[in-house]
Amino acid sequence: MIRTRFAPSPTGYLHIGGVRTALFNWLFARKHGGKFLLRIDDTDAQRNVNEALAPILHGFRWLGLDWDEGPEVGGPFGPYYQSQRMDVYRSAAEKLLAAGFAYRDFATTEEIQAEREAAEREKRQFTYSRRWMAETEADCKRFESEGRAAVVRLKMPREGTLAIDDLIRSRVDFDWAREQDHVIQRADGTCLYHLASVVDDHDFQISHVIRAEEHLSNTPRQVFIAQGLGYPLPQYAHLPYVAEPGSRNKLSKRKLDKYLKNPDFAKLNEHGQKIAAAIGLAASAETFNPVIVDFYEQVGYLSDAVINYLLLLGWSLDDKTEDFTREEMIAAFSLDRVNKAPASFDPAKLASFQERAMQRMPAKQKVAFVLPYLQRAGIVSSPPPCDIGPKLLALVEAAGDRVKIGGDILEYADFIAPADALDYDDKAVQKRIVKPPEAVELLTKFREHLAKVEPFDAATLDRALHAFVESEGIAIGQIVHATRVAVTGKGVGFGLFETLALLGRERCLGRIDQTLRKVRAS
RNA sequence: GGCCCCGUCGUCUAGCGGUUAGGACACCGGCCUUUCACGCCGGCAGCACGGGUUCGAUUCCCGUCGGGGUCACCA
Repeated sequence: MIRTRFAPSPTGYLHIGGVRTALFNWLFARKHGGKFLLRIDDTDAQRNVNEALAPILHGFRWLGLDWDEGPEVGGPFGPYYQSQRMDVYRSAAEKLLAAGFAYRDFATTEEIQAEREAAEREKRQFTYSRRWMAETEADCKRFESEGRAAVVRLKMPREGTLAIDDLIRSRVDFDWAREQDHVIQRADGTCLYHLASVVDDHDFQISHVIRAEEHLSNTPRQVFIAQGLGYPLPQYAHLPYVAEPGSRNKLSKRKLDKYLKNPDFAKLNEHGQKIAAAIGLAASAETFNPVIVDFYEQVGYLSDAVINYLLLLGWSLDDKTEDFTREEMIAAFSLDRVNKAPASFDPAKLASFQERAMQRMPAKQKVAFVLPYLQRAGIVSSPPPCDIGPKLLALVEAAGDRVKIGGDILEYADFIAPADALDYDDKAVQKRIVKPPEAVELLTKFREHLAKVEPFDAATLDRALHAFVESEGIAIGQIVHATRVAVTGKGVGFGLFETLALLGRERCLGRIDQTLRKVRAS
């Protein structure tokens, strides 16, 4: 039975790199009919775990990465919170102690630090002297009488090598002598990550530990723990990490300022911030930025696009396939096609997956997708008025591919809740109405035609305008642009006939009049 | 700095001894068109370097260089 896990620590947000790791775990489990579980690494948690975990679980649900065991869903090996398994780790530490694979250490932090600094000064590798190691009851008594408290350290081998068979990197060798006697249990009795992780992976029967490369150098000590405890080793697969846009550094939330200097990243962020502001989202950079998955959900990315993009960050099927449904990616996924080199996160490529995903979405579905943005921006009431359906459908159809992410609909809110005063693009007004000598006259004439067009729909308007062009003996461009600017204030937008129909006769006439007055006055 | 990992267009990648080094995103042209967007066509652009091995190296080996990860009583 294949069993994989993703082990987030409750930090309050879901990191994009973490999702990629989780995705590969999920895919591997699904592909082999195994189980994917979520384990909460909260050994160090000072905060409210549930509160910090909620956004993470929410992110998983949004992405469609369902877990078979873990928080909220439970499972046969629960609880899946490390903070609730401290006694298990403690007895593992006892076992290690009894077997001589660990020892109680009474050194103070300062003493260890002094040894470390001495080694550094002498330019040699730091290896703990084990001077305060207590292996007998008498030793313990003696140290305790000095007022010292003990932590538990691993008694690492000081010679020999360890070969790790990694599913992605194949064989990796380590010298035991380079390893430190890591602390696995604090003086207060709480246990640390490495011990907890190994014990959990064993107890939860994890068959494949698929995690980011930064854990590769932790693996020897984990192997040591596992072997000391008599556990069979899981298969390891160390994934390349997700790198910063345009660089090879590991993507990190803390370096946001730096990423913002990348034009594509900055553009994505700015776009998102604008939408967030419009829908009244309290968006501090801490909780809302393109490194955090929630950002994409909030601004209207499709989870399929995000997943598809992430899939290809470090994995590929062949030389051409890029679009995968969930079923296809599950069927196609394999660890041996995972790349070794880090892959940098490219917002522009993500955007192209998003565009394609939006293009595949039927208009009716798009209406439902886009509606909440209008509601949150206060443009459409909740519950929505009953005639909103057809109106929105017409808008979505007219907008076509211009709505690339959900929040983009707000750009066109004017068609749903028209503003009283037009926001004019003065350059467009100059170019299309003021400058062409005949524009005002033509616009005035065409306005009278518009007043009579019946019905006021796109097809009829199309015919009416062409008839007008013919009777006036003008080029179509002479009236189309002027009209668009007159009714929208802008030089660019939807097809003219859709625009007119969307606005309705009264509004079109009113706006043309308004524009004409403005132009004549100046 | 020690240890470990990695190195094909700007970016994501295909390639597993013989290819005009392929695709995608981005970018640049053009077409379509009432603008924008879409779409279509075309273009630019890469094997880090040096030694081997071999009839032949992007591909295998070694070295150099470069990039990165990691060195906690964090996870």
